[in-house]
Amino acid sequence: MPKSSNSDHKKSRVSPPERREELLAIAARVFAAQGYNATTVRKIADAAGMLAGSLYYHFDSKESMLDEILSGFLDELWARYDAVLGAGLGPRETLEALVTESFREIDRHLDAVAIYQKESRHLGTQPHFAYLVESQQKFEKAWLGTLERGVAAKVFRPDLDVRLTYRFVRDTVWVAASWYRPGGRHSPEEIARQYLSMVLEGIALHDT
Amino acid sequence: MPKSSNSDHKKSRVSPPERREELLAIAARVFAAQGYNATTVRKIADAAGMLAGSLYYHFDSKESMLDEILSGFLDELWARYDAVLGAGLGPRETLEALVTESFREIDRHLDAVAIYQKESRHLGTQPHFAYLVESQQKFEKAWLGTLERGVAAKVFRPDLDVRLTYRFVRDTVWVAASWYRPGGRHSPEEIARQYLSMVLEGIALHDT
DNA sequence: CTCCTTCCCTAACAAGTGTTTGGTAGGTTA
DNA sequence: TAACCTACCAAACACTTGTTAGGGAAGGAG
Repeated sequence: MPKSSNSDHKKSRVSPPERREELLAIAARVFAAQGYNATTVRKIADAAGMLAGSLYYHFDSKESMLDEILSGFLDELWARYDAVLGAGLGPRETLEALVTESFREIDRHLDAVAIYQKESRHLGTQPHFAYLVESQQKFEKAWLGTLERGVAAKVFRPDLDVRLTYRFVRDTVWVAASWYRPGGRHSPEEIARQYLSMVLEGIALHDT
Repeated sequence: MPKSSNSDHKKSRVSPPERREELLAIAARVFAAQGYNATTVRKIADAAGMLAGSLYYHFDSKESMLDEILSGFLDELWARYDAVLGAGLGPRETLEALVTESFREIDRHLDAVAIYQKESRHLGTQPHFAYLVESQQKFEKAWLGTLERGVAAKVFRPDLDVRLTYRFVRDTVWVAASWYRPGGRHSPEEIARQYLSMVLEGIALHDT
């Protein structure tokens, strides 16, 4: 029997999924805390209670760990985004749903989001991480489309630069990963509500 | 005459200021593009058209370059912030002025801001960069104070978590450094105007 | 001309990097 | 018991890292 007939095209699964996930979570925590480049495989191994070389029983390389963390995060994110985008909601409801899903994703995959935030820009130049750029373009398309639909439907202000608004909304959501801590005072849904209230209604007090 | 009587407590100025600034700007560009840890001194030297060792005629270490870039940026930022905070403006005008000054600072010190954004968190743990943490605390105090003043004066909404609002406003401003390019379509002041409009009035269309 | 300073180069250093190779304790299967 | 597989260790590998020491070309000062 030649090799394994596992046709998985990117991951050479060499150990049971449970242990992999465990080690990936540990690696993600260290990557997020120290930055990818500043993280040595020995630090990851320390955090996992083993020696550096032993990691290579489970993974091909340090980069493949990062790859698996990021692509796993993006896969799950897009599954939820696609569900929202395909639900036939109005522009405002779409925006609200996207923001809420984003905060939920931050809650679930905090480390991965933090890593994505810090490293995606200069990783995108590397050909192996081209999917980061693709994802970002798809991202922009989804948000920009929603905003433009909203302007056309007269639910969003027409006097704002749409591209600027897109970056504004996108950033306000995702930078939350830099300070958000799961299990804190606010649930992801509560934070999403307040963020949406600020973004949609503004923080100024109006006499209405 | 013993050494130079220059009582500068942190920088051992060993070369004329002009050349230093030039090299620091180059280093900042590379740091911002690739990340501090991923940037080798040889890459900086390449960009400057010299060899790695030659950098050490001008600077004590790679870390001292980063230090000089960040502290120079923060010094200038706080000079302008302090001017705004001491001007006796109302809360809304203070917020507008702070945001505008922030975008101007992004325009002038783009690379330094980008580096600060990416590295300040895990640099803050290092004792040598304790001033980053101090600055961030001073930062929070200034913004939180302004927001609370505004709520008390009934110019900002009272139903929002102030700390959440602070992070919201802070982040929306500074992450702009990740996409802003000087000399583009929008001036810093124009971007500040639109950001303030979004933050204060919201992006939803109201029938007023 | 000589002396000295400025600014860079050449060449190397030790420490740390990701990764590989071979081994091995312990459990499962036959 | 014997063969085998899993998950790790021990030790080294080639390479890159930040940094240093000594030298030398260019140019101004005396």
